[in-house]
Amino acid sequence: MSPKVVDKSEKKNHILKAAIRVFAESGLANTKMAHVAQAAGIGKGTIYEYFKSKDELFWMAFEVFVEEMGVLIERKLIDVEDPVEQIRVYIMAWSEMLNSEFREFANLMIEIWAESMRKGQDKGLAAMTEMYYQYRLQIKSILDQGVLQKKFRPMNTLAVAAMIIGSMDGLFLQWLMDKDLFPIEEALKEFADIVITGLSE
Amino acid sequence: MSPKVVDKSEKKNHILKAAIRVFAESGLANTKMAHVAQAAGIGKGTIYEYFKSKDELFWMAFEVFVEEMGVLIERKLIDVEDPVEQIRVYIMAWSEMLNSEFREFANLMIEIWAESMRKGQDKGLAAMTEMYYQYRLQIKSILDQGVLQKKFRPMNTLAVAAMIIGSMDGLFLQWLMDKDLFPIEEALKEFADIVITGLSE
Amino acid sequence: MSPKVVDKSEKKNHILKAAIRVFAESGLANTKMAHVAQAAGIGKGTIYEYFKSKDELFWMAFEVFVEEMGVLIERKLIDVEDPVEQIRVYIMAWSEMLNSEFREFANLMIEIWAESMRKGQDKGLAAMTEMYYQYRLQIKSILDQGVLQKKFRPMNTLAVAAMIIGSMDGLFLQWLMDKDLFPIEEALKEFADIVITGLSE
Amino acid sequence: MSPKVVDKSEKKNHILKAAIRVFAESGLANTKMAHVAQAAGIGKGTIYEYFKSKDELFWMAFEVFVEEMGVLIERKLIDVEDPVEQIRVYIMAWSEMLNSEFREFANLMIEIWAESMRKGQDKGLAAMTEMYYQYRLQIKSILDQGVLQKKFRPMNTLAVAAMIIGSMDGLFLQWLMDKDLFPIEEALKEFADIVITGLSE
DNA sequence: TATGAATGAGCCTTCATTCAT
DNA sequence: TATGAATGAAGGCTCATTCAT
Repeated sequence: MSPKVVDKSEKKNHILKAAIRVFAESGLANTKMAHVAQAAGIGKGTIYEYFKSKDELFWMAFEVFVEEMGVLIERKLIDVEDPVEQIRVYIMAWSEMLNSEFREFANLMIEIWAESMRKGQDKGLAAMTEMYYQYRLQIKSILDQGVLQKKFRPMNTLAVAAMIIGSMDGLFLQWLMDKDLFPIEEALKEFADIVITGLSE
Repeated sequence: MSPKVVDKSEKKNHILKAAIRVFAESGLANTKMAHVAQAAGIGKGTIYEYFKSKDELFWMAFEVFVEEMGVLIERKLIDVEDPVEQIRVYIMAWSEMLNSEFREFANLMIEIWAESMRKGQDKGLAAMTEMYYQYRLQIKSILDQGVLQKKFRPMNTLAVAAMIIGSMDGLFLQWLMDKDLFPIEEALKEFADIVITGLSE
Repeated sequence: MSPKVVDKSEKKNHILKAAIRVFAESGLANTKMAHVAQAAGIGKGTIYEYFKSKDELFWMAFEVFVEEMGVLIERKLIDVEDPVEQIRVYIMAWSEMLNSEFREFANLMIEIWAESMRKGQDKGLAAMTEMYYQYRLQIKSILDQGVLQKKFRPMNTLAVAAMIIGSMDGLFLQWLMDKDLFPIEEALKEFADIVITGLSE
Repeated sequence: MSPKVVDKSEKKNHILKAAIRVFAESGLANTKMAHVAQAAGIGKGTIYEYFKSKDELFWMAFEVFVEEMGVLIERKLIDVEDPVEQIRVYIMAWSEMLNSEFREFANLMIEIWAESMRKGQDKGLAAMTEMYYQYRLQIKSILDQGVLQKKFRPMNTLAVAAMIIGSMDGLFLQWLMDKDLFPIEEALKEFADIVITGLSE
């Protein structure tokens, strides 16, 4: 009776999921739209019904990625009160990521980094900055709380927040390069210890 | 009778320097050989007199980059004895890089990361792993010394070394994204303090 | 819902026809894909929807050429019984070719010869040898019949078959070089007479 | 005392000899000037001291080839009086070629054929026509003599001459394609028999 | 004269995007 | 709405030719 009803939003999401997988595997420049279409089980042209261009697809994939990461981390923090413990939980949330479906997103993240750094890629840089900005704010607010409670020594909390974020990323990448070198979970635990010790009053 | 004489090694190096600049700016896939040629002030075809392909050029550029970084760091470490101080010097050497001609290499490094992570890119991954392997060993040996001298607490020195390297990279990238957010030198100093405090007996 | 429907086989054939024309005119190395595309009235990229490479296009064009030649000759032989007459018909079938749409194939044949002879061009050589092998067998079987019926003298029928094929080709090429020198049909008639007289008991 | 004296003509010939070898092996379009230079044991640029272009080199190589073939055939004919026997000798001279240093020229001949046929290649066509014109005239004059002496039946001697030339070429090519198929010398003998029988009064 | 380093026009091929169905 | 056939701009690479030495 009614015409075929397709949940546009759902389908869009379906394509994005496929795109994330393919972008993660091949990078932006090396990913072919045909490959994304195949991965999504649809025709090439259909992608363009939902996304204006390859570029838009890429950055929307990125947004989905960031969002899902955010949700995962938020869930972890909800039940924790102590700032010191929150820092530890925050750091350990990354460990969770590595043992989940997020693992495949890792390469996407690197790709996004690379893409973001390119001169003239304001869109990418903005998206990237936006993502880290949020993460940084989260951590900064934890640190501020800790300093207030005299659990952490006074510091440039924004810079330290950036440092923590960056360090986790970098550590993660080290592990990605050679997974047998060290166990990532333990390394993150160690990292958390060092940071907490190093920041404590 | 005698043909035009050219210092092939010198010219090769000249092209590599230009290539590094261009690759850093545009990435591997987005860099055009014509652009590299223009940056080097030579003709397109000339590049192929010195390099078999765009790919070879890219990875040779990487090698030059690693080598020059290594030399710079080595120089810094020569006069320092104390392991604790060596760690600090090592970390600060990165700061030096950022205020030198190496600054332009930063994006190249990200690009190489992205390229290295791609599945099936064994060559890239190998080169990348090799680079970090060396850096890691340097730091590990410093840490081992420090543990031996009871200046650092016992730890998985290899994992911590990887962590330090990764953290520096990550911190650096945070700064690259938004240079106004915090002063990188101070952040590195702070990072060195945290690490040293966190690792101390 | 349903995509544009195209008879892929038909279009492939259309491209092949154009390719034969262009290859015949310019040879393999001198033919530009853009020119083939233009001759077929399509875009450059479209050729690659149907053929993997210029090379594949060339050899498939060859196959079409051989096939069409074979059909034409077969038709001529069907109604003839006498081996002597069959030889004459076979030879004259070439004459037919020259006054038909096949005329344009002539240069393609030369091109294929040249391409086939190249060292290391096994594919070409194989295709070429295969083509002549079939023609040779046809003629050999006619000659064998004739010898059996005591209409031809005993001989190495395979060698003579090769000779007849080769001679026709060669005569044809002589004519191609300078069409005003002699009428090809009469020359072929004369050739047929000489061969038949020369082979008769 | 005197400056280095180089026999320009000699060196030119040296380059031509090398060029013939390389062209024969790879064809015109696939032959690289660098390869010719290497085969001649000289530098790339030096070729241009003696030849204006690749094209000129190719056609001059062709001329040398024709010339040497002519000399070889002339030598054979000198001592023969009978036209019938001259035809046989002429045909058998080809056999000689196949067992001499000329063997490598065979592919060059095919290449020249292909090149000559191309539309708009007037230079090539002219050179080719010129070559065959001479051969044809030689044979025609033998045939005319034979007809005059009532040893051959009346015929269009020019057309038959072209036919003989073409047939030998074609037969030769058949053999080149598959040397094990039949012995070329015997096939040429057989061909001579057929022709002589077919042409006889 | 001899050389080969340098060059850039030219071409095959890829692939994001369009659009007829 | 969904499709994939068609397209042509773009880019890596080759190689005949030039020219400084």
